[in-house]
Amino acid sequence: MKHKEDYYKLRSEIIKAMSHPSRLFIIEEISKGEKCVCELTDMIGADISTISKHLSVLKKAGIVTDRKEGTTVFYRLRVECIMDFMNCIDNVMKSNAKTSSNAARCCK
Amino acid sequence: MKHKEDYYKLRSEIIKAMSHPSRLFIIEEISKGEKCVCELTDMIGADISTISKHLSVLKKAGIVTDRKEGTTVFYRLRVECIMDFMNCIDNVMKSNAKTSSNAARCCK
DNA sequence: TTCATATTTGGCAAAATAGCCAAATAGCAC
DNA sequence: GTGCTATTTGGCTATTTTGCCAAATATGAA
Repeated sequence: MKHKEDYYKLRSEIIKAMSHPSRLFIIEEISKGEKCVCELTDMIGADISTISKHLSVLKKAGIVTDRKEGTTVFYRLRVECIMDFMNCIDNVMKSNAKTSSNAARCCK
Repeated sequence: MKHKEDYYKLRSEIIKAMSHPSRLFIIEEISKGEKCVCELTDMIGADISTISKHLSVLKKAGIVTDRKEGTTVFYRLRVECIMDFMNCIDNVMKSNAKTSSNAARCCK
């Protein structure tokens, strides 16, 4: 590691921001078009403060950005490649499904 | 969410497995060619049990797979697209660097 | 100004994660 | 069998993350 330590730290912070079911849902939803906090809250069904905090995690990581219209805040993706990213994750999942041993261990 | 809940949970488990600096380092290293636990341990400089646990997290998620040769265990990537994935993360980082406000908030 | 709505922030308790040490396991040589 | 090396597992504490509630903030309408 050594000199590259910070680099891996930064990378991992961005990835960590995506590693939550609700935040993945948010990423997928806003990839289709910007959504406000209340819309996402309705869809996910958690407390609005929880959703707001998830959004701030994504924003801090640079994954989403926001836009205010009156009292409503709309969020949208900031970097497009994020969705290709998800295709790769799905490849891992498909691969896990094929390998029953991994599927059993990982996808319980 | 509702019916797709499990899907996001599975995805997030795979992504979470990658969201650690040492595990990212491991992924990058073994993408160049398989490495044994002891080699990775030397490179990272943590306890060998810590590295072993990181590897088991990656294995459980289906990101890496292993091969035993005598007492030595070699790990390698299981799905190739993982490295393209990292290019996207780097795009987010570049984007963060450009936007000073985000850079300040995210990359302290 | 007050009121109402949308969102964020602070604080807390519960749950999950990380990393170390020690002990267990596996494989090979003798 | 014993001894040696490589790796994994168990257990423990410290740290981080999560999600709720309550309070604060922001904006617009009356």
